[in-house]
Amino acid sequence: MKLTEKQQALIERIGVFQEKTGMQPVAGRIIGLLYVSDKPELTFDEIREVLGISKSATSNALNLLQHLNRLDYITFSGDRKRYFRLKLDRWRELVLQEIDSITNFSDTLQEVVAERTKSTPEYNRNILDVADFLKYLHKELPMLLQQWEEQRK
Amino acid sequence: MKLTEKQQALIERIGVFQEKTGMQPVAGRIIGLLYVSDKPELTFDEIREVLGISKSATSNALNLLQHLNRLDYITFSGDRKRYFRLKLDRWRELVLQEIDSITNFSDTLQEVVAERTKSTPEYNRNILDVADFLKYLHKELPMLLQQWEEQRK
DNA sequence: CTGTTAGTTCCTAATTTTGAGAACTAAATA
DNA sequence: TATTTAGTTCTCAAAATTAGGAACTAACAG
Repeated sequence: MKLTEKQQALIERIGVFQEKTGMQPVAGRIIGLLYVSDKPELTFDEIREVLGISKSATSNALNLLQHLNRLDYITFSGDRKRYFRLKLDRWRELVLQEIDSITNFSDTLQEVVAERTKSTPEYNRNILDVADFLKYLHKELPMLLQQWEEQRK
Repeated sequence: MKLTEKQQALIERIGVFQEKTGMQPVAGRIIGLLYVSDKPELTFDEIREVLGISKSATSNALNLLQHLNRLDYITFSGDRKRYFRLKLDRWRELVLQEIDSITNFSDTLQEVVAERTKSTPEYNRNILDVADFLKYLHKELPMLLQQWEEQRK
């Protein structure tokens, strides 16, 4: 499999974006590759070769991405290879999952305020506002998703 | 300034959370400290001492946080010290800023689809859906903030 | 039962990140 | 002018992350 300059550049950009959100470099590039590649399902060796990385790096990154719910693979009988693909059809779940983890922070903030001196009411109010908005976001996001589904038509 | 066990634990939790979003460890702990500390404004040396970190680490982290729009300082005439504080009253801007950067990814995804083969329409549709939802989120978030302001009362 | 293939694991080296310490600067004070 | 203070910058070492290579495993193929 060969990639155009443009495709390689896009993979790099996606990779760097993913890195900034805390993803390991190789894992970020694998995500980029699967976005860009004409075949949306690639084998272990195709990924390894086209990105020029070792088997261990490939194996570790693929397993990480599966744990993070970003990847999947399909198989075909009579073919021992796994065909890895992004779980793109399930991106809605991923969005909700992402908000969940942000919302956990909200609980910590409430604990913080419970622990804080009462002599800084304005400051405490600001913290509670952040916490409350995160909870609101968490509650409203599914509805926003629904609204989006409708206006999309 | 002395911290209780509970306060220290909260600082650590906030620090770790921040680290997971890509923040440097010391910077994450400074954020934690400023959330938890009874005094919401702390001097360079108070921060350095209570976290047990070096001047260079303190200086670098404080500057980083200011660039990221998370921190601020106030001064008092006749006192050369800076009093650092979280820009908590401006958290709304930070939320919008955060979404901006996610939305940039949306543009990349549209470029990806422009570059992709037309022979995988379902896959391409999924990518465009993600891109479009990110744009929708970007557009709707200010309104969501407004709605939250109202129902908060 | 031997060989091959697909992928994993272990060990290690290279790279990157992080933060300490000391030297430094600029402003205020004595 | 000399000194102190508040914070910065530079250099370097420790620690963590990342990824390569080789040995390994499990499943199937001949």
